[in-house]
Amino acid sequence: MDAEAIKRSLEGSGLRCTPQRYAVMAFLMENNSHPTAAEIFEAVNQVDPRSSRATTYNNLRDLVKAGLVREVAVEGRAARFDAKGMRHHHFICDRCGNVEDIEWYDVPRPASGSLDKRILRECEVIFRGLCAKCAPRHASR
Amino acid sequence: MDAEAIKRSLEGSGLRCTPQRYAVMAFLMENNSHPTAAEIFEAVNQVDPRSSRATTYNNLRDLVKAGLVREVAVEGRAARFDAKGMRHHHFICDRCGNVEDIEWYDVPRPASGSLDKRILRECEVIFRGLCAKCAPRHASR
DNA sequence: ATATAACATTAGATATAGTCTAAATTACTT
DNA sequence: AAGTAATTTAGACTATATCTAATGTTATAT
Ligand SMILES: [Mn+2]
Ligand SMILES: [Mn+2]
Ligand SMILES: [Zn+2]
Ligand SMILES: [Zn+2]
Repeated sequence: MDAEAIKRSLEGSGLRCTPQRYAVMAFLMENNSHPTAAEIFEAVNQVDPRSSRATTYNNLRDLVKAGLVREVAVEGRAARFDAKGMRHHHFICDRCGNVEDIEWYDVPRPASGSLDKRILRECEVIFRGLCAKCAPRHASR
Repeated sequence: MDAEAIKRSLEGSGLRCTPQRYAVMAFLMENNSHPTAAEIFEAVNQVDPRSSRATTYNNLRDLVKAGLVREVAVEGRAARFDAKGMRHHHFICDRCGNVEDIEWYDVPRPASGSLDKRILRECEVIFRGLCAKCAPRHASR
């Protein structure tokens, strides 16, 4: 995706296209590795302009609030982030905590009775188990 | 559930039934409110014997490892815990972060191609939106 | 029963993740 | 160009969780 498209998507969400914010968004769009805030901070500071830690966190929060970025909470580890491109589910490794994309498919909604007075926004599936890297080690333990 | 049953389930997992560990397990079994570690710590210290903060965390970790307790990570908030009784899914409120149980139903597995070399242990669904308490406030905003 | 080893608890220090503050700067509007 | 609201920043601060190492407890072996 080109720079103009990123700029437009930021502005379409009412966010100014600052160099720091652009860098976060661009990094997430070219990396489907679900980096942590610390990793993103480090990555965007490899190149000018520099971005402070607070700004990295601020921008991640703004981007999540704007719906451009998704935050994935992982038990006992730092949150991870990805740009919301195509819809997809996530696989989280029991052992290393890595988050990986799984092709999207529709999830049957719960019976409306069990939702009660709640307002449902989305159903996401979290797959758990061992990632391709950890699966072999497990077998030989 | 009675005390003996808790004792047996702990010992069945190779864990000694200490007063502190028992207190954590018993509290989780009679509370389906998905408390945080801090809330559990406070609750088990309302009654003797007292349990330290480190012990509460240690025991929660042991119980999760033993498969008796589930840890639920919530974006931007402290982890929450529940005793693994009947299988169920979770609803997480966008606004207040509360975790609520949703009746279990089977989730279709992903195409085996998209799982690749991963070993799948479970598929859980996370429902998101507004809980019954937060839904009205949202409408009138 | 006693010794021994394994398991568990504890207070407090430490680590990690993330937020807040308030001053300076920047991006957009007119 | 000037005005203004959004953004950035360093570093202090908070929240959450883990670690350390000394002490206490329970289980097993003799
Ligand atoms: Mn993803
Ligand atoms: Mn639950
Ligand atoms: Zn892994
Ligand atoms: Zn709520």
